[in-house]
Amino acid sequence: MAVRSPAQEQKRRRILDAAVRAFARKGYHACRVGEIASEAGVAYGLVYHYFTSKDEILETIFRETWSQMLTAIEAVEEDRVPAGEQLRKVCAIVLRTWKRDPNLVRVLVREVTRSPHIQREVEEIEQAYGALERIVQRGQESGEFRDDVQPRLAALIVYGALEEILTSWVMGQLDDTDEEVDRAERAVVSIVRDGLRVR
Amino acid sequence: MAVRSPAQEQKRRRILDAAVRAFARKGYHACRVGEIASEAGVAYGLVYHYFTSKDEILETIFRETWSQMLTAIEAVEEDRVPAGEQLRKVCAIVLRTWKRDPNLVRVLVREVTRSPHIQREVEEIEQAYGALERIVQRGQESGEFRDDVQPRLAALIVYGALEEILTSWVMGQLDDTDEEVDRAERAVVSIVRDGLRVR
Amino acid sequence: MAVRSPAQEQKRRRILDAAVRAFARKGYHACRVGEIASEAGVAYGLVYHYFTSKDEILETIFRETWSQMLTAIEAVEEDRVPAGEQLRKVCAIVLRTWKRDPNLVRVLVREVTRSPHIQREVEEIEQAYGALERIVQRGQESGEFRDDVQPRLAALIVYGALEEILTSWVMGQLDDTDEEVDRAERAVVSIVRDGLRVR
Amino acid sequence: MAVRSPAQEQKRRRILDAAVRAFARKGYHACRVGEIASEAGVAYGLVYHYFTSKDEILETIFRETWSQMLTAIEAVEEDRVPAGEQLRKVCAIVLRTWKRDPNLVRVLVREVTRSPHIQREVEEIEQAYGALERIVQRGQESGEFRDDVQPRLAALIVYGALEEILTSWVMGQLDDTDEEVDRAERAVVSIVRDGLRVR
DNA sequence: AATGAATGAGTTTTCATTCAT
DNA sequence: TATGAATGAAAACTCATTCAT
Repeated sequence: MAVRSPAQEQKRRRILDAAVRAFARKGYHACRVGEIASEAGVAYGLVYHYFTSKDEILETIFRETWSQMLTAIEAVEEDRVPAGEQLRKVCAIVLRTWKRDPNLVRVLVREVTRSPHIQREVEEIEQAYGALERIVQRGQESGEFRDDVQPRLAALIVYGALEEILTSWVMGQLDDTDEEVDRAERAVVSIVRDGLRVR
Repeated sequence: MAVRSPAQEQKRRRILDAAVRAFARKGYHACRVGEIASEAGVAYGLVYHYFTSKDEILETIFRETWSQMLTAIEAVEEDRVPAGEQLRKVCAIVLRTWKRDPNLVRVLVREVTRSPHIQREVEEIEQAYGALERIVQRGQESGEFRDDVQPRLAALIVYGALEEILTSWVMGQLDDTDEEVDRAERAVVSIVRDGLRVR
Repeated sequence: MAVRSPAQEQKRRRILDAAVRAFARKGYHACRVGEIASEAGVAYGLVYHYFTSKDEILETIFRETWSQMLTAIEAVEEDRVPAGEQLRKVCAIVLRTWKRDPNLVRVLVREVTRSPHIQREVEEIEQAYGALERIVQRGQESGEFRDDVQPRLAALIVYGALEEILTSWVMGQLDDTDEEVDRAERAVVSIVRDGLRVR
Repeated sequence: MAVRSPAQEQKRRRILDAAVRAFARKGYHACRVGEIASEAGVAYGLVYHYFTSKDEILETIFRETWSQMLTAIEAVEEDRVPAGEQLRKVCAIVLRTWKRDPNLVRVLVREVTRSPHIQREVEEIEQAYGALERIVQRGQESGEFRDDVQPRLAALIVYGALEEILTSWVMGQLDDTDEEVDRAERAVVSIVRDGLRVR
């Protein structure tokens, strides 16, 4: 399966992209395989030529997206900048993904993060937590961050905040103009970094 | 429907509680109506005597729990304590619910965001956001909180953080001993209130 | 599952009998589950209420029929008659089943050998062989039959002969009037018996 | 189709032989066209270049094998030996085929003899019956065999016996060492012959 | 109120066959 | 001749919901 002609790869992508749109529109469960096929403009059976099941499609979407995001996040760790700045960059990566491909994020947020499939993927999510955890830890070691908060909890809090904002966008409860995206990024970063309290 | 004998009410509860356990165990979609019935120790058909659909059961669980939590959160608003302290109390309410009924939280966390039903419930979730939003706003007005962050975004961030921690407990990725619950509460509150940065 | 109300049992039978007719008409593979249902005059889904799969239906037909035939054959063993006469009775039982329920035999004959399921049922076939084997063996011990032929081979030969005749009837290549059934019985018995009989 | 280069003919054979192995392994229905192709080491589509359908492959296997066996059996008729000896030779031909190509026999026994395809082939099977029938008939005419048994029934009984023994070997319920094959041949022949023979 | 058998529309998946290259 | 991607018509099975008792 590793070896695929460019034409094959292209068609596989087409199906995957169509699935993202279809899942985003109706939700994974409500979305029929036939809709993915017609959205992709291919025959019903071809979906099963490239994927073994509807489930595998969702899983693939998750895995491919996630590993992409992970690469970006782990690149931030390499940056020679203060922990606070690294933290900001991570937030930017996550929130900007929304603007780049809202459908994708919609699927990720709605279907993947809380689904039973995920039990299998936990490891991959774990890596994202790990990266942020290490950033916080280094910030603590360098004296930039207070050290009375477990890095793991800090990581959870940051990701939770980001996910909630994404969800709000997904649900249409919050504006997602460029300006608003900026504002959201600043809000998360400044709250987490500096807190709400006036100094 | 409004008039129910105590015996009826009791059986209804039994079905509802059974549903919470069953949904928690396998997820809403994977859980069959028959499993709810046998978990409750009642006949298959009886489930449909008390509820019009499987959907309605989830909705009921959601609504009843949520309104309970909402009442508790809104009570906090009445408290004549600083905004920071109100914020702490809200966190405590949410996180303590986990210890009281983990299955319930599991269902809420896992199913609510993806369910299309939820769109209808958004209003109720909205109220919870609203409460927290007002707390933040009052904190800003009283000069206790900085005012360069939109209250709505602050509310999102807090709930997101709490939800992520709950999810971690649900997924078994994070300890949930009493001590850990305390620690988590403190982490959320102190980060949100004071930020990570050393002052 | 062992406990079934008479009404249930009756409906189960109805489905089973309908399946025999439907399988006989078109063959197991070509027969659709829907045809069984409508042949039985029940809803599609009810078939699955009583049986877990189309496969299980065939298996059940096979098992139930076979155990019935087995009981009859084993009863012959109890008879205090010469081995040659016991052998005749066994042939009569097998061949008369055709007259009683041709559809049933048609299904048995056509599907049994190819079904992979049957591997599991081999045990039951084995018992039938065993009975005939013991009859031959006792015939040899009593000096009625020659003893230079393995009882197991003799049993195979008898059943093979019977099955081929049944198949011929099924395929319509051989008349199956009462008279012809008699003639076939006599042919098998006299060929096999006189061949085995010590001169 | 009649004109085929040696190279083509060879590839056709390769597919046919692969099909025999594949059908023998999993049964005709459970065997996928792709398995035949990969077993033969050719591309999927090539199977359809040489055969119009999966069905035709089975049919071809049957026809080619059968005509070979038929030729051998009909050659026996020419032999100037007693009917009893001719009968023995026919049994030997059928049973020895097993040793030569068990997979082939497995397919013939499992798929062909009882399948719906066969209706079309009945004529060819008929010829085999015919040959044995004539042998018996001549034996009766020459006074070697008793004449109170219809030759057709005798032929059915012989083939049935042989087929059952083959099936037992296929199912692994009976040893098929060379010695056992000899023994089986002798058992069939002596039971059938001595039974038929005038005393 | 309580039971669980009955219903059947809806879905995924399979796979023989075709066809463009 | 050779390849294997593309097609889409089937078919088994599921399961929420209904309903007779």
